[in-house]
Amino acid sequence: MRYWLMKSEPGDVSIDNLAEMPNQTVAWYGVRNYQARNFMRNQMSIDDGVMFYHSNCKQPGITGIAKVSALAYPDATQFNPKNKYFDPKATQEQPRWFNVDVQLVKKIVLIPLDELRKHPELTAMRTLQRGNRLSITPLDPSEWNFITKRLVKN
DNA sequence: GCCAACGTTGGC
DNA sequence: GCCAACGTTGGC
Repeated sequence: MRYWLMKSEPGDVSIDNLAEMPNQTVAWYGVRNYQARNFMRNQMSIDDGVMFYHSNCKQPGITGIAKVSALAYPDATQFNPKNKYFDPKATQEQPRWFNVDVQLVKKIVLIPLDELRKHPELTAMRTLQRGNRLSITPLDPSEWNFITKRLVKN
């Protein structure tokens, strides 16, 4: 069992969008970074814990708890020429990009980025490091526990 | 909308 | 396989 922080732009898929999806589940499509892809493809398991993070928006921060509900499978958007995530180098036989499914566990009161930065327990968090741009990063169990026990207020 | 940081591309 | 140019990310 592992823990992850996964960023989404609310203008793309917000926590409220997720809550309205069938089964409150979304395919984590559009990841076009090999490191992030590898996390999904090689390391994620069913029921891994996910912090749903809003990025590139007015109030960046953790906005929900979710979980991995399907193992990685080829990202459908790579095959669709009309999709902005289309990848001409990907084929059905040799897909390049994969995604897991993520299911909402619960929405929470937003934990803002600057709040996360205040806690010494979280200073090692990958997302908080200068220059980090990875949209999917592992969370240490101690970080997960600190956030869920100390910072989450339903 | 700016821009620093980082990843990818492609010519050589 | 180097590296300059370019594109993207994401906080501010």
